[in-house]
Amino acid sequence: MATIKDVAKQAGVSVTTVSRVLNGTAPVNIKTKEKIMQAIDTLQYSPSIMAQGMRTKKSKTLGVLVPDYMNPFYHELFKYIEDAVRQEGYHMLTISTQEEVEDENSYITDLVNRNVDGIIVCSYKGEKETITYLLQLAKTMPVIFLDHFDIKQSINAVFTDGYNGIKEVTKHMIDKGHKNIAFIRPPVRYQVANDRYEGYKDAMQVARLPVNEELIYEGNYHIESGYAAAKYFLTQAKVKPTAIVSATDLMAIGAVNFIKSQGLSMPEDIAVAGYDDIYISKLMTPPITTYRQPIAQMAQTAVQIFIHKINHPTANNRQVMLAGHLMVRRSTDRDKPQVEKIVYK
Amino acid sequence: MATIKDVAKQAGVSVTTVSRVLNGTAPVNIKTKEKIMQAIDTLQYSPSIMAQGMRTKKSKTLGVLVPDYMNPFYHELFKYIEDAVRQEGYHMLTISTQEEVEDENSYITDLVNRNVDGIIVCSYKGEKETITYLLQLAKTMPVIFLDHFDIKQSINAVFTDGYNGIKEVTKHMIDKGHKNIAFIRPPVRYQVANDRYEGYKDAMQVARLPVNEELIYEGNYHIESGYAAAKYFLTQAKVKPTAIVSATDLMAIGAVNFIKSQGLSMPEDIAVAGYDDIYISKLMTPPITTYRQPIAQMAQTAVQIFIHKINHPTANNRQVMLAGHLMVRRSTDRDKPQVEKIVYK
DNA sequence: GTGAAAGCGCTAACAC
DNA sequence: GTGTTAGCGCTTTCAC
Repeated sequence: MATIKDVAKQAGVSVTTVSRVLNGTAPVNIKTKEKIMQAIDTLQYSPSIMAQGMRTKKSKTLGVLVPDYMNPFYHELFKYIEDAVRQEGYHMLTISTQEEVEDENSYITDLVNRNVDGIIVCSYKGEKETITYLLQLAKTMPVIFLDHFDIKQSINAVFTDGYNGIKEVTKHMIDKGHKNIAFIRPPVRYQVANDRYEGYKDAMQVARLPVNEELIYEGNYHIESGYAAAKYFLTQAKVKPTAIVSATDLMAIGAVNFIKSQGLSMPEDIAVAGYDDIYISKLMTPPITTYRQPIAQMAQTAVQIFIHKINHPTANNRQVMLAGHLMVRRSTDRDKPQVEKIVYK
Repeated sequence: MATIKDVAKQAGVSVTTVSRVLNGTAPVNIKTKEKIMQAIDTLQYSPSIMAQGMRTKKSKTLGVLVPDYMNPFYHELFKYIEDAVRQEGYHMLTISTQEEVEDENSYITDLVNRNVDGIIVCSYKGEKETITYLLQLAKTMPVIFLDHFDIKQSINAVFTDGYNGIKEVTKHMIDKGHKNIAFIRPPVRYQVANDRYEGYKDAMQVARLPVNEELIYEGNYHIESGYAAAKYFLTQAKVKPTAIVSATDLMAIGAVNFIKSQGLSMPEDIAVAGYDDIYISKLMTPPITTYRQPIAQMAQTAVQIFIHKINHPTANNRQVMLAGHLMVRRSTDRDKPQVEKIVYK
């Protein structure tokens, strides 16, 4: 790998001058500039991001922390964040905690040690230690949460309205005539996505339907737990639900899988709905009713906040709640098609 | 962020000594060591990966280049590579070319500029320029291809036997009595996965079945193209196929989607099979017959080669072809269940 | 067992 | 417009 020194030598100038044409930090004689460009080209020079970061404490990189590489929600996020970030001349650096509870912070530190210029945080849990650490970090660099956290301090956050989202989904079930509506909730000990649980309860209460503890199952965000939830509801619960609302699509898919394995049909025997609208949901049979998170828009908004904060470090933190959208499909509505119309390019 | 200097000052020693306990490069008095550990702890010190990389030209990082963040195949890969790499004390840094044909090399350069210690390359295309660049890079650091490339030079590569894989899938269709078997192939201009096409043709020839050009559709690896392929086969081709073999599961899923939208059933009206065994395939209705790539094993093998090459830079390059496995499911076999039994944790 | 000093590749004063 | 110099945080001779 050629260094800036090599380029300087080749072009017969000082490294400073090379740096100047590289960064446009000061005017350079057009002739010299050409010579330098020439040298850069023949040497196939490209500046070391590490050395640059070393000096400037910047790396033109946005770190993205997710809990899990296998969740489709994050793939879509990656794609859109990367797209947005690239347009701004930045790179994306992803890291997954693989849900290793013990030390979420060390992954964040890893990002920091790579001199990322900011961090987008997605989390299943939102543990106190992590939040504290991130809050401290936020004094140094932009930190944007992509989840709903009930935090007193000022933070940047982008999220959809999980409370009203699930409330709407639940209300949709109620409108369909369901009374025994089960809910697959996120882990109790994590505060993330708790608002979805609240949305479920409130929708029930508004309709004067009892919230039956037996019809609440604690999932863990994975397909398997949705499967287990449905199994529990259909084989163990004393009151059999006629509808299942899941806090996430992935768990809803697990539930759908179990229900199909029992030879039951949706929505006739039991209705199922999720939250997220990951792209698999509409490919399933039946296609799954869900509450669409506008992932592209979320990603773009988060990146905008990041960029703005980079350029205006003293800018106020922003919480942006984006509107989601109920997507009614066959899993709850027999009038919808067995195969979802998909807009193909 | 505390630096090594801060730690040294706090512990009343030189930075050299701190570095020594950090890296265990030389014996340090147990008492001094304790003081230093103490300081590291209170200052929450953690070395800058950039500065380290600067000096050592290493970063304890393995770069992974993929063409597309939305393909489930790569998510599984990410997960397993990350797992394997972490065990060795390394990090994974992913980058996606988002299929921007123009300049695949710049993404690789980006990885290099971050001082990655090696690169795992997945590609849809395998353009000549990219290969040339990577071959050159391979002189400097471990480069491992996770695709089958028909390259004369010595390279590291891990892949499944696409030729025999698709041959087996096609033969499976033939055994089921199909004669007009269509094939969704990868883009002609990309040399990657061409072996799968060869496998299809040879399987047909072995069975003395004609390879009908009209039943070959050129896909682009995306769901949409599988949908388009099926649409073409069923509405435009003069000879209607009774079976479709797809070079990838994702395209097979697109085909399944179109077929279902026509109210046709699989495998009765038409049989469909793919290649990869991404986790969605078995969740589909019907579950899709496919040829399983042992992704976890591929990831582990690639990481092993990487680590070995790091420790023995002069080690020979290795090509590892892993055995895949035909997974017969309902989309080709009416005796299989409508819902695939999935092993839940 | 420990420290001083050089230097990795780069940028940013500061001179000229 | 251009070059000299210092220094980012770290590791690594080379002394002691």
